[in-house]
Amino acid sequence: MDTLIENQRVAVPKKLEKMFGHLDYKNPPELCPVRDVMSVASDQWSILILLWLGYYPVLRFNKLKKYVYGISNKVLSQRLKVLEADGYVSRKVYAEVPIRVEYGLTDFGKSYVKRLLDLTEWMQQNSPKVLANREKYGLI
Amino acid sequence: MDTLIENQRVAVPKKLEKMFGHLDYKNPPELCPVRDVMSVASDQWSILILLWLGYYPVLRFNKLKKYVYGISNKVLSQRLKVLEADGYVSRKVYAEVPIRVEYGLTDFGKSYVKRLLDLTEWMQQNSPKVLANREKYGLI
DNA sequence: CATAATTGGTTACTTTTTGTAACTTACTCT
DNA sequence: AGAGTAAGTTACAAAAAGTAACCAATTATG
Repeated sequence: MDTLIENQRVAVPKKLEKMFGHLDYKNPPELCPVRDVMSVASDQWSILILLWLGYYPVLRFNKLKKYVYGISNKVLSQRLKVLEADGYVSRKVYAEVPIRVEYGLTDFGKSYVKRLLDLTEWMQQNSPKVLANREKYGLI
Repeated sequence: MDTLIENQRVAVPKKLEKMFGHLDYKNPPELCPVRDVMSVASDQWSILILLWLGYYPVLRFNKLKKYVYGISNKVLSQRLKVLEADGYVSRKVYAEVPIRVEYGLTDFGKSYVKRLLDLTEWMQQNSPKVLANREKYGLI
């Protein structure tokens, strides 16, 4: 695939081809499904929610809120809806009193969380380097 | 490690132990370096910038802006500064006229981009499922 | 018996972050 | 002379996120 950039034809790598197929600047970014999916799946709060649901089979709203330290009701509620709509998270309501709502991962969600754990493992190992870099940079 | 949640001791998995060591709600989230690192490294625009720099050895500001479709000068500039401070990106200025500034990945940045490519590969393969889920959800 | 607490959120309002578009400086090309 | 280029910056508008109060129903506490 070639893409028109600044009136020059530029080769796009196979791996990125589908990912950034909208590269031609006549196409709007909405045409790139990966960016669309990514905007939900690699959101800061979404990642934390998914990781915790990956460890505990089910979690209720208020418990999840305590694990995902610092999240507000509003954002937690909103992210859970979107994660459910995208197929990562399941939501079960029990008609008890007071009401009980259990959140968990779907199989699809579990397969994604595997990848997330790889990523966070890297971050865990490398965060000292980043913090050291940041400090060095600040001194210059 | 145990962590105090709702006055109950809850076991925290080894893998998440360091990652969410601030879980005790008396500690502020700033004490978790992984969340700190993640807030830069898994930011939407940062990911796109890093992926493109992963493919092209060097890119200049305006070219990068065309690849990272939809990004504004302001955000591109800001993200590049942060990515540089955290050690992912190198910035070289050539005192030509007009000025030339080349951005590239550091070795550290390259090691991270490998992980990012795994993640985006998953998204590339699974985005149809997500979009299908989303549509189904909308109909219910 | 009244008050407080619990559940899973929602709502109105404020603050922070983004997006938009114009502008900069110093030179080159037409 | 006027437009174009480079790599950004800046002021202002729009969108997203944080804050805190509130909901209804019921149970536990004093």
